[in-house]
Amino acid sequence: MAVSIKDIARVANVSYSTVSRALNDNPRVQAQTKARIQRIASEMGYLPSAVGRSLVTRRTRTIGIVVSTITDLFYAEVIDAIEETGFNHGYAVFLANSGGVPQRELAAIRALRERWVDGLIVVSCCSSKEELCAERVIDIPVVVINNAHRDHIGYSIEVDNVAGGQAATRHLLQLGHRRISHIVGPTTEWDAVERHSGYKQAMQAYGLTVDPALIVRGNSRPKGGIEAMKRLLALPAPPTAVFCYNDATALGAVRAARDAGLRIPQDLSVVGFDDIDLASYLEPPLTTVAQPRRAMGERAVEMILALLAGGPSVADCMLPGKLVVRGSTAALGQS
Amino acid sequence: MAVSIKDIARVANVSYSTVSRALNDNPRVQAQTKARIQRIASEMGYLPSAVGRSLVTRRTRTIGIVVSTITDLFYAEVIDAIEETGFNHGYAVFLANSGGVPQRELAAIRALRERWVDGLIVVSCCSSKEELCAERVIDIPVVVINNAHRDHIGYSIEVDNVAGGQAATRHLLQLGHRRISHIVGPTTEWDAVERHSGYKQAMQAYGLTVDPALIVRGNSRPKGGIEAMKRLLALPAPPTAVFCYNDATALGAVRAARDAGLRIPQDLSVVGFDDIDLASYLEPPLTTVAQPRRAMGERAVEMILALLAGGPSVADCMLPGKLVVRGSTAALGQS
DNA sequence: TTGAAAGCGTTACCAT
DNA sequence: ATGGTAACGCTTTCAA
Repeated sequence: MAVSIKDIARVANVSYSTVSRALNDNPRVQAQTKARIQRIASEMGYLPSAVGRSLVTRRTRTIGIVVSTITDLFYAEVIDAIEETGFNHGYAVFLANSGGVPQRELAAIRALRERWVDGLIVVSCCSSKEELCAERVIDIPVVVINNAHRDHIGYSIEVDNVAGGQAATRHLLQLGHRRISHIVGPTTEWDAVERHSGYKQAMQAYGLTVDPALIVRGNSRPKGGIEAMKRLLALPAPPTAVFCYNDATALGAVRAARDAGLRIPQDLSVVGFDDIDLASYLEPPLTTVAQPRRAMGERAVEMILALLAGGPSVADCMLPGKLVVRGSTAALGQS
Repeated sequence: MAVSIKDIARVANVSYSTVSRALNDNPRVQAQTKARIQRIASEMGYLPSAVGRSLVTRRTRTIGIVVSTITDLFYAEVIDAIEETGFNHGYAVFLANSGGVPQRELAAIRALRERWVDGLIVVSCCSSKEELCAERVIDIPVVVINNAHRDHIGYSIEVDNVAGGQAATRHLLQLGHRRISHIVGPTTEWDAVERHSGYKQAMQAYGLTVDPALIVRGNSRPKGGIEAMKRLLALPAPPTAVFCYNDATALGAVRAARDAGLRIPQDLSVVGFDDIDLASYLEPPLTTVAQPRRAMGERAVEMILALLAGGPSVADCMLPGKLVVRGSTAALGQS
C-alpha cells in the first residue's frame, strides 16, 4: 500500500494538513518543520497522488491528444513536440488514435473527458461540429490542428495549405512545365481541398486552364500514389510534372514512374508536401513543402495553457509552409 | 459545473448509491428504476468521473508508455498497436518521450506513477535497474520492449536480434559476398550488440574471419549511415555488401554509396533492419529484417492485463524477425 | 504556525 | 430493492 500524507503525518507527529502544506512548500509552515516533513516524506518514499489532488483541484495537469494515426510521419513529430512542451510545463499527455473514423474519434474523446483532461488537442479532426458538441467537448479548451473540415471547433492551428499548393505549383511552372498534374488527397480532408485550390490558382495565374484528366485522386499513402501515377502515365499526353498531396503519395508516384521506365527528374518532376524526415534521403531527394511540425505542436500546447489560465487573447493561428527544393524537380526538357 | 451522481439522485429522487448501481448495471436494482435513472443520466449529459472512481477502486484503467521518441518509424507503429489494444480493453494510454536520456525517462516514469497508471510499458528502456527500483516502478506491472541493456526489469518483449543479424548476414553470404561490412548501432543499445553478434556468428559459420576495418559505428539515423559508409568506401578494399543496424542507417548508407557513384545493388548490396513502412518504396526497395511491431505492442498490453488480473503464467517473450528480400541485394559480381 | 474538518465523485459495505 | 455512510488522498477554508 502506497504511503499517503496521513502516514507521514503520523510519523512526523503533525496533522496531515501541515504535511500537505509542507509538501507544497507553503510559506505558512515553519521552515524547520517543513524540512523535517519533507525529509520524512522522502525517506518513506512518498509519491503524491495526482488522483486525490485532481479530485479537489478539478485539474489533472493532463492533455488529451486525438490523432488519426501516429504512424503518419508527419503527425509523429507534431505529437512529439506536444509531449515535450507539455512535459516541460508539468503536463502529461494521453494519446488516442482515431484511425480517421469519426465514431472512434468521439469514443476516444469521451474516454479522455471521463479522465478529466484539462485540454484537448485534436490532430486532423474528422468528426463534425455537431457530434463534438454532443460530446460537450467545448467546455474544455480545444485546439484543432489541421482540421479535416470547415466547422470551427475550439481554436485552430494550420499550415497555409493554399499558399503551399501555390508555391509547389509555381515552382514547377517556373521550371517551364505546363502539363502539371495534381494527385489530390482524400477529399474528406480539408487540407487536400486547399492544396488543390492553391494548385489551381497558380495555374490560372499563369493563364493556364487545367486539363481535368491531369487531376487524379490518391489516398494520402504510397499505394494511392502508385495507382494515381499509373493512370496518369496511361494518358495520351502524360504530365511532365506532378504535385502530390503529400510526401507519402509522392513516394508512390515516384515508384510507379520508375517502374514505367521514367527517370526522375529528367522525365518527370515530382513535388510532395510535408517534408518528412526521410524526404532528403530518398532517391532523388524529394522537393517538397515543409510544414513547421514542431512549431505546430508547441503552439497547440501554449494555446491550451493560455486558455486554462483564462488568457484573454488566444487566436487561431495559420503558419506558413516552406518550399524545399531538392533533386526531384528539374527544368522541362533537360534530359 | 459537471453533473455528478448526486445531481442525478436529486432529480430521480433516489439515493446516490442507487444511482451508482443503476449506472453500473448492477442487478441489485429494479429494472424499471434502472432504466429511469439511466435515462435521466443521459438527459442530464452525465459523464462518469474516472478521477472519483479511481480514488476508490485504486485503478485508473490507464497504461503509461515511455519511449525514446515516437518519431522513430519503428516505435510509432509499436505504440499505435499498444494504443489500439489498450483502447479495445477500455484502457487509455499516456505517452511520454525520454529522448533516450535516463534522467528524462525516470522523470517521465515518476509523472506517470503519480497519476496512478495501472501498468507501464517502456519501449527501448535506457535507465538502469537500480534507478528504476529507486522509482519503485516494480510495484506496478512493467513490460519492457527492446530493453537497451541487460538488466532484467519487469517482463520483456524483444525480437530475436541475434537470429535476425544472422539471417541478414547469411543472406549476403549466400549471394556470394565475403567482404561484408556491418554498420553497428549505438553500443548503448543492447539490440545493436545482439545484431552485431548475429553477424559475427554467421560469418564464423562460413569459416570467415571478420576484418575489423569492416565494422564501423553508426548512430541509428541516416546521418550516421552516411558517415559510416564514407569511411567504408575510403578503405583500400571496400566491402561488396553491408548489413546496417536499422533501416534508417541503411538509408544513409545507400545515399553515401550513390553519391560515390556506386549502383545498388550491382556494386553494393545493402540490408537493413526493422522494415519500416517506407522500405518497400525506396529506390531500390530495401532488403531488411522485419520486426513484428504490431504484435510487440499487442503482446505488451496483453501481458500488462494478465499481470493486473493476477495472471499466473506471464513470461518474457521473444519474437522472431523475418528476412524480407527486396531489390537492394544481389549476387556478387552481377554487374 | 498549526489543527480540525469539509468536500471533491465514486464505490462498497452494512443496514433496512 | 434501496438508503445511509465510510472511505479513497488530497487541498482549502475556518479556528485556534
